[in-house]
Amino acid sequence: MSSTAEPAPSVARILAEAEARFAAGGYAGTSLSSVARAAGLGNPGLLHHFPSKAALYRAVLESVGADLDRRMAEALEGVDGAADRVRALLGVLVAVWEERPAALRLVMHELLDDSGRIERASVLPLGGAVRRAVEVVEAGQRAGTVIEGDPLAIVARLHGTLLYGLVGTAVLGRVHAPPAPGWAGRLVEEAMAGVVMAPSG
Amino acid sequence: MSSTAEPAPSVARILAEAEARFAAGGYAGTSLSSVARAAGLGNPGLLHHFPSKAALYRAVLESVGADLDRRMAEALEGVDGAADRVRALLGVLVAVWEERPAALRLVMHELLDDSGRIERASVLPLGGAVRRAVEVVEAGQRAGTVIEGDPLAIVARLHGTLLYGLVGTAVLGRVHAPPAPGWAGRLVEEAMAGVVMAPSG
DNA sequence: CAACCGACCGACTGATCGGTCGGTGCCCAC
DNA sequence: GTGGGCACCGACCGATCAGTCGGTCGGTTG
Repeated sequence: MSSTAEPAPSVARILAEAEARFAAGGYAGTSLSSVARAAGLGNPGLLHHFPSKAALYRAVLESVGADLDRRMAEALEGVDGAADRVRALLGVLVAVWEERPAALRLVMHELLDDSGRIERASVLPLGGAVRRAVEVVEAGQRAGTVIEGDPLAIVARLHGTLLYGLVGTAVLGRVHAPPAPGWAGRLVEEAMAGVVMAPSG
Repeated sequence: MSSTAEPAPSVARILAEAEARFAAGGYAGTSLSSVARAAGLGNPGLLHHFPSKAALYRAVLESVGADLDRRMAEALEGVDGAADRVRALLGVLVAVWEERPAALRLVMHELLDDSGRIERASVLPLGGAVRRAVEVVEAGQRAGTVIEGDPLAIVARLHGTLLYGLVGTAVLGRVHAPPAPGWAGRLVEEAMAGVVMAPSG
């Protein structure tokens, strides 16, 4: 009668392996069987837990989105001031990148890939985190701390700048960890430059 | 007896269609036949000009790389000062994005995808443009205008920041053109902030 | 006119893909 | 002990993939 709140071990293994494989090869470049074998199952064993490849992919995206959303909610708690709130959100991305880099590469794949995004997984599973970021940006605009413009586009620039700064450096430079401790923090400030008028450093 | 310097019309059509399809769906997500049909050919017609799918992909990357390299050489001509030279390189990316957005999405796909990069196409076809950028950064470091650190990592940050600022905004925001005329220029300055100590604006 | 050649096609092959089917072992309730 | 349900497997299916084969067509050359 163990608590069934946490997912079954097989499901957790499948999700972890799927995240890694989808992040490395994208959706089309990852076979269902390779994920199944990596998780110690056969093909039908995987499909017993997830009805289809698209459903598995969506579940992975949802797990990433939920993690992002939860971390962002925590990071925003008790933080006042638009600039610091934006900084807190970007800090979440840095933390996720350091602890779970495959998650962010997966998100970049999803954003970059145009083939059948709507019927496959769409941005919807990430909607919570995106919506939260949009709210923070809008509040900053009302306070005059964030530049004017379409909030979603500004979120995209903030996240995109930071994400590619992190992932792009690692990929192009063939390094898989930030080169220096203060490096990620500088990236955050760079991403904010020109977007957020911070009253202080 | 027309000059045979320019590629045959079929080859040019194939390359253009392949660039668009690979940019939208990535390598694994794009079928050879779809490219062939889009170019008005059958499957063997395409393979008559390119020996394999990997060779076609490599040819597309080479065409993008050559275009980048040529534009960068032109943009650097007669430009002195490390800051302005870096700015010129980033300006090339903006120009390419505005005239040939698929090319940059393709590059991002290539950089993001980890599955079999070496035997498929690798970064080598883009090597000319990357090497040129590295040289500019190194010269800037010797002049004290660019921050210290691994030049390749700095190039990755510069390019990555700008690329994702451009592409990410368009994709996530579902806009396919820069929202405002000055927008791309601001992105260039943002990408340079923290990396290049510009003596002037 | 004949020989030739590059460009291209219809039809096919072997491999791999996502997904289905019937069955098997196992734990738990009764 | 027995019935039922969950987790999973081996075998298989249709579809799609990259790539091959033999042949066709139009233009050029001699």
